[in-house]
This record gives sequence, structure tokens and C-alpha cells, in this order.
Amino acid sequence: MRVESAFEIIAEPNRRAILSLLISSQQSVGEIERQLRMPQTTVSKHLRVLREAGFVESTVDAQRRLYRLRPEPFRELDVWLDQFRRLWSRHVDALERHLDRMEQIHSSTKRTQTTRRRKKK
Amino acid sequence: MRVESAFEIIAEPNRRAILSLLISSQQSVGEIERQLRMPQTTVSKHLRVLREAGFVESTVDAQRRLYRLRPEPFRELDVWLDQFRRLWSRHVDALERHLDRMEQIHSSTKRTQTTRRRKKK
DNA sequence: CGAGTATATGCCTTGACACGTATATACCGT
DNA sequence: ACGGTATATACGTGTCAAGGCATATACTCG
Repeated sequence: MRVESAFEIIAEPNRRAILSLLISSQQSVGEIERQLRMPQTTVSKHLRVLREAGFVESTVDAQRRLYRLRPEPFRELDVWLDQFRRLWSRHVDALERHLDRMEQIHSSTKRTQTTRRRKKK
Repeated sequence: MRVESAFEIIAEPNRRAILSLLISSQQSVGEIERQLRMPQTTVSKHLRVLREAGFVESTVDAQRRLYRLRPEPFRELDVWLDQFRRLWSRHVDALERHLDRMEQIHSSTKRTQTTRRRKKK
């Protein structure tokens, strides 16, 4: 059982689809299979990978297994991504400043129904 | 030039290392090479992938190329991850409720230096 | 122009992984 | 206990990408 990083896990499109499916509520393998039009063995294998990586957990319900999300690995991803958050917020600020200036420049002329910018906090 | 999803790009550990390096400031290929102790061709190839995926951009400085981060792909990742954000905040809430109850139960007994929970919004 | 430096690219090998097919395991209702 | 349903696993195969090595390109300085 290899220890793969959360990043490698979510690199696979089908796995991301499964994860997104599970947001609404827990699902059985068969339900996932039908909704994603994916062979059962494929679904089961991806679920295994997801389970071993901690993205999902399952409980037994008769002959079904119900899979649901677990938060931890998502947190890990978020922590990593957080390093870069300054990056795009800075960028958005710059964009807003730019738009504000444009608005200012044109404010004397025609006042169109431009959506109001909210002021920076 | 294949169009790979941002997820596949960041699945590679060396690429994540490069991205993290570039947070502080733009760097030349040689600087990256030295800091990450990675062969130059490897660095160049990863940079190519990162550039084609929009994670970085470069400018020419004599015979050097300076690479710096671009925000867009990170945004895309954040948007995806955002779907799951309810998940772990819900989880934290549940934990807080639990701890609150524990505190309540033990409030009559010993009042330890447990870090105060902030009240839920 | 020639040597040196910085970076990019092409080819090849190897390993990982996603998928299909077949099969095993487990639980249900009758 | 048996047939049916639900899920997991084993094996073989094709694909693709990362890395090593060699080489190409481009710029600089003397």
C-alpha cells in the first residue's frame, strides 16, 4: 500500500468526479457507477485508492458499501494552496485598482450601469 | 502541446518544489537548479510544463530566463477545492460543539487551563 | 570570431498506473 | 441451500510521463 500524496490522488479525473459526487451525500458503489457511467471495477479501484489516501471512508450496509468524504486530505491541499493565495489576491487588488481608475476617468462622461466595485477593506 | 489539467501539473513533487521556490521572488533556471539540487535539463523540462499550463511565465535577461508565478491556475485549483470547504468547516463545528459539551459537563468540576473556544457565529 | 555560460530540446529507457477481463467474496431473499 | 446482487481483487496490457544523456541554441565577453 503505497503512500501517495494527496496531489497525485486528485490528478485522476475520474477520482475527482467521484469526490464531487460524494459532496451531496454518501453513495454506494453502484450509485456512483450508474451516475458516472463507469465500469464497476474501475469505480471500486478508484475508491480503494481514495480510501487508502484518507479521502473517503466506508461503512457496510448489507451487501452495499456506503462511501463518504473525509476532510483531512482536503485540508492538506488547502494548506499547500494557501502559500499562493497572496499571489492572486494581490492580483485581484491590482485589477480592482485598475477598474477603479477607469471608472474615475470616465465618471465625468457617461455613467453606465457598470456594476459597482466594492471598496477595498 | 497537450492541455493538461492543473491537477496533473501539481501532482509532480519537483514541480511543486519549483512553484514554492518562486513564491519569494522570480528566479533564473540556474538558481532553481542549485537550490533544488536538480539537473538543469530536468528543471527546464518542468518549467516548460509549468509554463504551458500557465503556472509560470518567463522573461529574458541576457542569456538567463527569469521565471515567475502566474495566479490563474492556482485560482482554478482553489475554485475546485472550495466545493469541499463546507466539509471541513462543518467538521470543525462538530468538534467545537463536542468540546463545548465536554466543557459544560466538566464545568462543575475542575476548571483547567483549557484554551477557550470562541463562540460560534 | 572563439570560448564560455545559460537554457532548451530530442531520443531512449524505465516504471507507474488506468483499464479490461475474469474471478473471488459476501450478503440477500426465497 | 441456491440463485441473484453488490463489491473487491488478481492478472495482463497499453500508454504515458519523468529522468538521463547528448546535443542544439543563444547570449556574452575578450
